[in-house]
Amino acid sequence: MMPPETAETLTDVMKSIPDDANDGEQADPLFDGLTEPQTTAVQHVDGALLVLAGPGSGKTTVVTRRVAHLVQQGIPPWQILALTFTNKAAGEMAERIRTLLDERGIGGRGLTVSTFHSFCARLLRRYAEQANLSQNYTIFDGGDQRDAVKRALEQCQMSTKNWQPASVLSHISNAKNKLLDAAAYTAEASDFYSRSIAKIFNAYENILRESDAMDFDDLLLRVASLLRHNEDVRSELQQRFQYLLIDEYQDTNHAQFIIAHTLASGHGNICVVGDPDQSIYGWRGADITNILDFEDHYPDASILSLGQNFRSTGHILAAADALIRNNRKRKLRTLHTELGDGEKPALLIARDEHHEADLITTELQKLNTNEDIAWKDMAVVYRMNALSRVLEQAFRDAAIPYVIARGTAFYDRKEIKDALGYLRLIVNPRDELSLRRVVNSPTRGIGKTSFEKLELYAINEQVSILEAMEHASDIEGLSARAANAMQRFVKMILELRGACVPNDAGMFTGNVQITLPELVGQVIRDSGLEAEFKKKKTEEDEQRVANLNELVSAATEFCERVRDDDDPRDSSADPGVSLLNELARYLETVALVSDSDAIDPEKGAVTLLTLHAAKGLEFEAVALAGLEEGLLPHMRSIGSDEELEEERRLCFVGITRAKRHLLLTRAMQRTMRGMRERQIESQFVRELPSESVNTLDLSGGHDDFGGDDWDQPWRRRGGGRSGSNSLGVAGSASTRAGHADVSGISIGAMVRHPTFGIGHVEAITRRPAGSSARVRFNSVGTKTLILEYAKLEVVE
DNA sequence: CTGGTCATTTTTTTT
DNA sequence: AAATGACCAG
Repeated sequence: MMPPETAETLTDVMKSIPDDANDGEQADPLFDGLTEPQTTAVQHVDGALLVLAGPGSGKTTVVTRRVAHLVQQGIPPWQILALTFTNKAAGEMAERIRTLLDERGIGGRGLTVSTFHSFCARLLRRYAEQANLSQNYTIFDGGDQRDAVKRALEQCQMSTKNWQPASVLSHISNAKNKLLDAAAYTAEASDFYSRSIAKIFNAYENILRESDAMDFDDLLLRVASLLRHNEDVRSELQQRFQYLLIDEYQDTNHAQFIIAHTLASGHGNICVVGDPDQSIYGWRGADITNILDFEDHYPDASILSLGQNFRSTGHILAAADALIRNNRKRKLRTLHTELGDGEKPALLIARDEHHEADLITTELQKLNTNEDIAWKDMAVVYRMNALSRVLEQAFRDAAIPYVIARGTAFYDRKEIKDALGYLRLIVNPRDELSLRRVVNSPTRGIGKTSFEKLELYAINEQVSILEAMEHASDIEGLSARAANAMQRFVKMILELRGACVPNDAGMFTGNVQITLPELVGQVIRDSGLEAEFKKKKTEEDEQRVANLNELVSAATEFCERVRDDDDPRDSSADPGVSLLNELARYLETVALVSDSDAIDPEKGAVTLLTLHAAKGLEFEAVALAGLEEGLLPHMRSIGSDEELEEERRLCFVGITRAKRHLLLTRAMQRTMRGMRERQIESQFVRELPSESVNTLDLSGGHDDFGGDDWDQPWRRRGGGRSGSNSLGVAGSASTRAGHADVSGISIGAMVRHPTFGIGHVEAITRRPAGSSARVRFNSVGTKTLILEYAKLEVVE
């Protein structure tokens, strides 16, 4: 990497501001109302820049103005690449930059603002040949990945009992994020556990290759390796993207790090923005050292810290600050606000989750009536989606408008998945997962046994399953009925594909080139999906038909949007190829939608969302529900300091979403997956400064477990202290029966954990509130586990 | 082959 | 509570 000509250290920048500042620029509204470090960031043009942007520090303003400034300086927009993590963030950033440029009468055409994943997906289509890929590959979403792992396990003759798909998948994902492919992982695998994972990994990769499919991680991995191995592509992209901007840099993983730094390696013009205190994606491979070590990667980098918070009032910020100070692995930093003390956050203690939801709706109702705060300026945040159900009910009962941020919800519906399955199969006839999904849905007489015969034939004859279906009448032992159904099925798929791609004579099915929404409509009709749901008259089925129609509308919308902001560089000449391309691109955007994409500030409704989805957003009033041990921090993180600190950051993110009103809630007991459990106050609550939080115990002081006395001799009855740390602390759900098996675990014992596998017990701490054990696992190292939660099995 | 019932299992966050 | 999987009668 070449040090930029105008190398600036932090002190140089600081010194240079007064006299170096261009007078004309200072007059530009682009610099209006900015603090000194903000101005410096906006002015920065060449070289590396790290912006440490605390919550509410005006990060988006700085970033968008900086890009506008670059263009104003005469840098062609198409040389600028801005990468974000969600479509929502990308869309917002693009929109705000466009507005700034429009105001100045500058064109912004060709500017790339995209998520990492969709940027990579596009590159892989454009450079499919160089990447040794087909152009019409399928992107496997989370569900597809799970199915693929299950099939891989089947092929390896391993049981999903001992090898949980989710756990296997996270190992594979972690490997890919470190740029290890199946071969590299296998080479590194030495112990039994990782060798087993390697075996599944290889089978999984085979399935993906045969299906012409890629998972989310592949998108990054393949681009990283394309950049590494193909010099032409690398230099072409380095040439094109002269200025890089990466948002939420604390959440980048190693693959993303490599992609960004390869692109920047020629010119070194890389600006990264982030906040280590808001790093909440460690579990999916985000590497916080990327941001912490940025100075090491770019010794000449300028570093700016945006510490002033323009969002929250004093007590809210004080609570957030006090909380995050408990993280030990952290650069000390102080947050300050000039918005005054404001209102103190309130902590309400509820009896159970229903009571908690009622308290929240009541409080929000008050804010709406008394303070005139609009519904859309309020949010309820929580650790797990499972908590949204009860809240939703309470909002319905209270007649308060609400929206749940679940961008994927629509595409998770059965009928939509089916319709998309057909579409995927049209684009990519090798997509076996989709084929399996739709081949008998709606039912057309191709059941399990017939399909197995078909598969066998396909393997023996070395043809794809779809090809085998064409020859169904040749398959021995297949009923004529099934063979017939198969041939009809394959004919339908080929005809639909023929509507997208001209045949040898240059003709389309039906002789006319149709549009994407027309194709979607045809799929819904030809597949029999529509008829399937139209014949029954239940409300549910009517809804399904409506959803299918909605899918046609979504396709229409997609086409309109693409036409608007299409980069002329990407357009393909052949109109026949382009419907297929368009479909492929549509399926790509569908695969990459995220929950936060669904957040629509225009809707006059309270937003319900997870803490993860809340990052980057702000609301006048925020309720943070479920401040209980096991929930926040989540059960699975207790026992690992690193994960516990990430949970604390998550709580920090939640608190700092609030501008003026913050409501914290917890319940004394909560029903989860059908079991009522007594809940303990979150340790994070104790870390909040009492002078900044008003605690109010509304649980009624009693702690009854449904009138049932149980056998809890330690429990004090009646007259419990109000406020925090009351009865709940002693009354953990721990010593209940059912966890009795703990006795067999002793130091030195060999145990099996559902996720971590086999390990040896190194130490045991026995406590009435819950005993814990330190276990050294063969695969993942040492973990401290709470015995009552960890389903440890003694292995003889 | 289909469509029902019954039993078992599940414990997070997401591109 | 809900979702998956196994099993069985038509």
